[in-house]
Amino acid sequence: MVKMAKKIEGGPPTCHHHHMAIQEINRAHELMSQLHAVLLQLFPAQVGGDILKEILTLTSSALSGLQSIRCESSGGSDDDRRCASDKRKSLQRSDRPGDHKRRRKPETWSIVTSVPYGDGYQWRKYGQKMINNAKYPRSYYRCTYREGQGCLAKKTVQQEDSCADPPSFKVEYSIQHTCKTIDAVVPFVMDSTPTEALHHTGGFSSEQHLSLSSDTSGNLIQDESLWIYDQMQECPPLVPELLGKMDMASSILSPTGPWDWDMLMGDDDGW
DNA sequence: AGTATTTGACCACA
DNA sequence: TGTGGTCAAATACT
Repeated sequence: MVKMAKKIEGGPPTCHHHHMAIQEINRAHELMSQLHAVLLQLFPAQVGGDILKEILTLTSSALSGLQSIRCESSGGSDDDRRCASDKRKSLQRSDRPGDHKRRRKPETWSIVTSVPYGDGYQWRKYGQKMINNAKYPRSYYRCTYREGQGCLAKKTVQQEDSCADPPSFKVEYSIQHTCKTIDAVVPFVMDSTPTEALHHTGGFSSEQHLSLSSDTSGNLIQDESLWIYDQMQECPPLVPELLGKMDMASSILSPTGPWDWDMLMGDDDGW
């Protein structure tokens, strides 16, 4: 935590440092989530829950702050170059007179995560496409409340080519949510799988990964995302069908869906 | 029946 | 002309 504060206050961060800071906070968040899971198992009653909750909130907040910082560096690492390239592309495409509205590239921000689903919003998939030089297809999502609330938020999810264990996905968001469907959700991890990363992106989105999920009537089921995780252990990892499963899990986990925190956490706040 | 996903076609851009 | 993003009809799911 101290380390992360230093990273933030140390002048304009390079993309590399920026990325590293986010990763480290993610790791811290992940470990705390695991600790919370362990505590829940050992002491179903509330033990240190408030403290953990506060820590998780703080890390989420720190991530939000980091994500809101634009990468400015053109340094030497791949990440640096990628950030610089993205920015260049963004500048080239923006403010082009006569550019079709539909093609105008809005500001985007991206994360790399092993859990591309369940970021606290409800998404509807509207397309999938094979991308050049990529092993896996890119999926296109827009906010479910596009019609109802005119929310234009979008994201794309693409599994990275590397045979990581579990696989990592690049999730690129564009256009902030304007829908009013959730408040900030403090995400946490219920199982002890080591690879869930949490990224707050710009302070309005969060990754969630829960081994517990629920069916459409709100009953908790426990094996779906575990099954997904099991599938993720294999390489080559995810087929589109599996991504579909993960999308389903995302919907299930959505705060606007049947998810019932009270049921999960008990009668009191459960932390 | 209503809703979500899939997938081929279309469009804009480089 | 190739590529990436989106549309929309068909299909699957609940």
